[in-house]
Amino acid sequence: MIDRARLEGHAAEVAPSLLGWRLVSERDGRAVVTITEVEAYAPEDPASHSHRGPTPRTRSMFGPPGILYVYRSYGIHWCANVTTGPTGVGSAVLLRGGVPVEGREVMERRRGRSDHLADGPGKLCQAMGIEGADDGTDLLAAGALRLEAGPPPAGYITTPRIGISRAVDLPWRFVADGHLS
DNA sequence: GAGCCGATATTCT
DNA sequence: GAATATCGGCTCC
Repeated sequence: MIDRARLEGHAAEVAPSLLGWRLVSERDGRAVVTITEVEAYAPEDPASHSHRGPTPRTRSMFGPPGILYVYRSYGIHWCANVTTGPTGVGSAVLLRGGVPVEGREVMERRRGRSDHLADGPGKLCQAMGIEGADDGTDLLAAGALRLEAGPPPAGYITTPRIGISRAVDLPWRFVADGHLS
């Protein structure tokens, strides 16, 4: 069991420390990915869903650290975040990408293809079987979706975030060496 | 390989 | 009514 305090802090500080951790999904078969790409979203950040306060969609973003926040992107894809703020503070890290380490067949079946299994936020959710019903899950508790600490990558690069139009210059995207797509 | 486009839930103006 | 923390399929070099 991970010490929840390891996930509590400013999203931009916690985000890079999540690189190398593993996300485990045990539903229709076991699938595990190593996290290789993340982005930070903080309450004072105009690009964050939490910036204007909680809404029905974003309420889990204001929970304690280690909670899964899942939202629908462009009305089509699911995207998964891990909360990092103390309860009441809307702060989270978007899981943008990972590499399969276990259960590759399970991921291929969910994705309907054998390449690009989890190299994007929507793809990662589909490969892991994460959807709206999983919003609010405690990733540090025993369950079908869990987060496990792993060794940090040899290095990582820092870049501006992808696909946003506000606060575009904040260097809050972190990609493990060798995984910049 | 680069670029356009459609799908469409939630929120904001 | 418009924008968005995306993706995959299509076109046209």
